Amino acid sequence: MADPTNSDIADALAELGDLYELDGAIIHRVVAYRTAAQSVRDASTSVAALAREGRATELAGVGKTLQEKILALVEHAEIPATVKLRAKFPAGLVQMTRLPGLGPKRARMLYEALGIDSLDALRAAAEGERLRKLKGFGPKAEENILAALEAAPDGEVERRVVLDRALAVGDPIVAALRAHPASAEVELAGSARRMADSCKDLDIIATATDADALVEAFVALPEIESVAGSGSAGARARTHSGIKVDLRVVAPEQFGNLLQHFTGSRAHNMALRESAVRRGLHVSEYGVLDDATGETLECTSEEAVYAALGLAYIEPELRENRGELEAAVDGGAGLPKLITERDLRGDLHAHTTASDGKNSIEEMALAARDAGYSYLAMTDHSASMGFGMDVPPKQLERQIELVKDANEALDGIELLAGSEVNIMPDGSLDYPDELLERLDWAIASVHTSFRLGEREMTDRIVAAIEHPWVDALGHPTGRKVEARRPYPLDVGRVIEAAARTGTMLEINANPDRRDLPDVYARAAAQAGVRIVINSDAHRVRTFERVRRYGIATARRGWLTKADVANTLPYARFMKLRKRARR
DNA sequence: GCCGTTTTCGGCCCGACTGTTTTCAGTCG
Repeated sequence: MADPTNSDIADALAELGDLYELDGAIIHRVVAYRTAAQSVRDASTSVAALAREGRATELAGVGKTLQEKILALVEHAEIPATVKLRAKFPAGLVQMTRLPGLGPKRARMLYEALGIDSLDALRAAAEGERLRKLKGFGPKAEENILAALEAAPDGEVERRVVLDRALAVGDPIVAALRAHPASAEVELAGSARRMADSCKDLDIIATATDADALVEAFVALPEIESVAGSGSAGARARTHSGIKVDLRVVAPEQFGNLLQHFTGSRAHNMALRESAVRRGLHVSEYGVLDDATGETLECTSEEAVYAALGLAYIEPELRENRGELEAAVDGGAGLPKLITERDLRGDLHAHTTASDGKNSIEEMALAARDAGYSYLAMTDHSASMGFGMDVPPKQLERQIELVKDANEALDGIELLAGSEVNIMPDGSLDYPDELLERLDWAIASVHTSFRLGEREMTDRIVAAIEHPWVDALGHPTGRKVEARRPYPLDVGRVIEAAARTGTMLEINANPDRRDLPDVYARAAAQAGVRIVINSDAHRVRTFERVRRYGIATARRGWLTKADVANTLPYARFMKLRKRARR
């Protein structure tokens, strides 16, 4: 029986938290389970292995009790408390609590008073006007429940939008508001500002010389499909692409407070406020209240908010309660000097028409040069890609010559003859070693057989990392944002192998991948692994389009310029390749 | 259930909104 993955353990803890909430546990205990679940989900080493050694308590938010619960899950495949509570509360009840407006308290009341234990039973009872007999429920509650069921018949939660789609909507709206004569400051807030993988909605915070005029202009934008409510304080709207956008207009004196509040994350704000309370300060979106004086400090900037708490300014990408508050004391000595888009000098993962790309070697090279890069690796798919877009060994030999010819013909950009080699299920590669040796650069990736167990998948990838001619591992976890879970993988072992062999790990900048994810990129850099940020471009316009997301992922992973190999000039980068260090 | 520049016990963010309420609990972000 294979160990549960971190994802399995996180799901189990979150479920137990939900069950305890239904059972009427105090909310702090429930929150403790949810915090621990997130901590396990973000961990870069095997939590099952950690728990076997009694060391799961090293994770933030995991104490002695949860160490025991995790160990029970690892050793017996179940947690006794979960088994007990599942028998007490039907699964449909947990689903009911996910409906907007219906929480654990009210859902449980419906179950105990009326025996409602599923979404179907709930619909029938609301339609039969049987809910209004209960204390705390009325006709309006029935109406709201039916509306919620209508909006999400299977109780599914609202889908999040991948960041590039959200920004494609948000950036032009912000630009339009900034261009409006009545606006002063306009900023995107929320998870979009933190450059998270995906967003639920968009929040825009603004100051204005004429708030009414700015709100009117906002709701009249061509992107806006409908408006749920508006006034001089702001408006709630929905775009034609189905994304909710909230605009809040605030007095300049409180702009810093409001922007900080709505940028979040929730976990960051809670931790920030908790630490403030210990100093007798209370932080809200309206200001910082000082217990000692009774005065509320209003802040025009976020810098002023953090300064009021004795903290250095914290970049939005770091605001996830992953140690940034501790790092921001003492003038921010512990905060990293984050990498920026300007720091990238090369791209080591791009495709041409030789495989599934849309442009030629020359076209891709010139586009990379135009994007500001001074070197580019051509890495078409290898021999077994399939779908008729593979490059058999003979063709790769010719491709090497073509890249060399193009390199000589073009000024201002150095080209590397490379390949994106498939990692076969057994960990071998699909080109002979003699051919791989002739390349300037090889990146190895998994494109098939995703369904291996964690042990097999990790062995497979570690074998590729240990291969002498593999310079980097491409999109290491295989995840697709909001679309595909990562394959089961012990990322800790992958990082260890990469550090030991001098193999780079990629942050694939495709906004649907962003792989390595931020938390793993951070763990890898801490372990001394060189990160390489790549576009995985399949056409010329991709270079500019995706750099933003690769850099954002790196910044969310606390990476500096020094952590990322392709910030180096060409000659120094070349010496850092594994094949150059043999 | 976790955790400690007050603490190993007693706290654990802050405010808005809603629907049902004669003063507030539950839910949400």
